[in-house]
Amino acid sequence: MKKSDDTRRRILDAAAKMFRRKGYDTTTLKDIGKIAKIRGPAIYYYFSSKEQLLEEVLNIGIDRIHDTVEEAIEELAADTPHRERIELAVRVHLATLLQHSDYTAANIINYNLAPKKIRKRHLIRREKYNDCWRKLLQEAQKAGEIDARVDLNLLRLFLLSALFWTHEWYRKDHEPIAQMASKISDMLFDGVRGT
Amino acid sequence: MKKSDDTRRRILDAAAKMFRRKGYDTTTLKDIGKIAKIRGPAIYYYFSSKEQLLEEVLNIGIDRIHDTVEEAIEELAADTPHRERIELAVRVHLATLLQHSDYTAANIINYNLAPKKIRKRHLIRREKYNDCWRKLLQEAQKAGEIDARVDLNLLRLFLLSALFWTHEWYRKDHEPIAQMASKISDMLFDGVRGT
DNA sequence: TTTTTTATTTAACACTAGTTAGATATTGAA
DNA sequence: TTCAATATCTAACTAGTGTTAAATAAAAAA
Repeated sequence: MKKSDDTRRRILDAAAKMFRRKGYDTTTLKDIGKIAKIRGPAIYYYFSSKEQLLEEVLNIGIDRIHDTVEEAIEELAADTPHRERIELAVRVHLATLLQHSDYTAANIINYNLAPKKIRKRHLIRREKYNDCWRKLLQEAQKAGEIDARVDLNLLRLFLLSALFWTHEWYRKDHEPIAQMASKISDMLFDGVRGT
Repeated sequence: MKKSDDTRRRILDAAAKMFRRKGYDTTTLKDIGKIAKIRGPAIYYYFSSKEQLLEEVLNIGIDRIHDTVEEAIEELAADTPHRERIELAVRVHLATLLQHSDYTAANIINYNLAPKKIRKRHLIRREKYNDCWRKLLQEAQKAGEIDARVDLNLLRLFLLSALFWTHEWYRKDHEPIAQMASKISDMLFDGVRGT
């Protein structure tokens, strides 16, 4: 029972890594097995199909970034300025996506090409994460830290799009993530306009 | 010779449409043939492999958005403010990606999962399009319309990321693209900060 | 130790999809 | 109309992959 759980985890980790690197379709169960130190068909002892494996990877990917971001924010003092909250959310989001979670990166890469059934079931989770950001921005606007005229829906979509897409161009040798997050937050709040 | 060119184009169009909808791997040559009104193997009269077909679709995808954006900007009067130039670029970029070009959307969806060889050859084109934006932003900064302290590299990556990712969430029933572009440009230049 | 349950392996199946070969039709020129 | 080039089709090949079945090894329970 212990050993078994460990193998299951190894398979998931391997799948996340491969799905991130090569995508779901071109990744073979043999590939996954190789990393998990197991033969391909043994995967069926733990998962009923390749698709189910994908679904679990996708779910973990969103849950992980969602939990991490939400926990980070909740740890802040109640009177923390909203601008600071948002900058923190940006930083934690980027750190998770770019450094800590193959699952989250695999999610981004594979979600829109995943089978419709899976996408539909998965949507609930994505919406929950979106709600987390909706709340963040709404409270900031209510407090007057975001201008009342700003279209929050567009702002959220715009910001999250940019954040998710970073995995396309971010490389390990880029500037530190905390610094990136700070610059992004400044651009967003203060604008880039010259004097 | 005339008929032949037409078929070739039909195949490319069909491939772009399917690659956009289902992704490269899950799209079959039969699928493409069906839309192009031709049987699968006939494709080999025009293309040497499925991969070559992908490569052409990717290339057209970038060339099209690049040409469209560049032409739109060049048509502006020489004394047009840079903020206006950038807003136009945003608008044209979005219109091409979301409304006019299956090729461009197919490019975004399939590029990072494409075979390494293809990605490598394709990179030149992507860089050229990036250069177009680099120039746009640099000139704006030189003219003082973008603050001198702004990290242009990050700004460009951030902005293009957000623009490319729109195809993930934009639906036909969203607000008009010109309006979106205007809001995005305003947020970016003026910031979202409250008074 | 023996026996049963859990875990993993090897072998085989079924099916799909890219590709090739050869036959056939269509078109354009002589 | 006839002949050659162009264009497209059908049939077949090959290779790979998700999946299942049956055999075997490892671990746990008796």
